[in-house]
Amino acid sequence: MYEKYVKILKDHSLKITSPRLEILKYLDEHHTHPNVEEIYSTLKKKHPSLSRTTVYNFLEILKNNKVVQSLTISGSELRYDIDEGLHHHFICTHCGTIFDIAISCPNMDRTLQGGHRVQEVQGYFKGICKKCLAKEKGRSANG
Amino acid sequence: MYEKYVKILKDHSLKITSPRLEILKYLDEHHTHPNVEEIYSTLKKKHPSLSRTTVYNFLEILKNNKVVQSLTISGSELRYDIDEGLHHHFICTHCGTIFDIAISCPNMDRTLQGGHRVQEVQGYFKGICKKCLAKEKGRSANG
DNA sequence: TTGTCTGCAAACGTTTTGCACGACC
DNA sequence: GGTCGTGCAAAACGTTTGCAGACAA
Repeated sequence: MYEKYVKILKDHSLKITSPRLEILKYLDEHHTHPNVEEIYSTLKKKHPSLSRTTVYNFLEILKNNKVVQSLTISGSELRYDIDEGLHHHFICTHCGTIFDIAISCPNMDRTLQGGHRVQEVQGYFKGICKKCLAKEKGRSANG
Repeated sequence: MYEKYVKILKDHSLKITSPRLEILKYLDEHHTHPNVEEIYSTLKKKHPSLSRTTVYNFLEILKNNKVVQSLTISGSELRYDIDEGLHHHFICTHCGTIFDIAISCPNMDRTLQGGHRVQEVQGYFKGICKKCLAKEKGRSANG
């Protein structure tokens, strides 16, 4: 059941501990760009000894190992995402959901921009998502 | 001297007060993506009665009126920028400077992405800036 | 056994809130 | 006189730090 996560840890020469396996499992099963609080409070129910510090520490380690990316798209807190290569993010200002956006933009992929060496690219889109658009339409048609 | 800033306030039906004029002047004269603390501590010297709350409040108002944009590119705090249309941002991970990046990306300008209605786009680039690259080259050549 | 991970509590930096005072229409 | 802006202090929020004990290798 946890072999997959054990493998990720081994592949990066990281120690195998139970909180780490749980956090990896959570990230793997919830591609919803969770923040620390969401991960912590969900796992805390099953594993009452878990601490926020551990979540923070381990996410930082995962980031350094390019297993996850971090996002600052919504408000003040960091959100995390299993790293699946270059993609951008859309946040709905109505419902708060964050969607992945797969677009290629030749100008954005360049490793030089204005003479600066680019190592990381993030595109953030904000607006109203498909679902909320549909709901809005429904409301204005009915009322 | 302040006519320009009086005009901005009038154009948006905002009350004209001295802290507001000072904050607008600061933003106009410092296109360095300042955070609240930078604006506050600089203006505080000349206007000791100024409070952080006023800076926060007024920046929020300016944001709602599309006079400034906010950025979350560097660390935890918000940075502000006179709104000059669509452009992206590059932050140097060495020296922390934030540069404007003017690129056009046809795929990013679309107002629909995956069925979602896009109202705002921000591109964040991270890496090493021109200046730091030059310094690095200098060091490795000399040492 | 050694070094690292964990978990708690306290500290930290940024932002928000509650409230009283004052300026302006 | 009522509305709105200001400024102070306190609170809230997300995150980081210091440390003692527990655990993986």
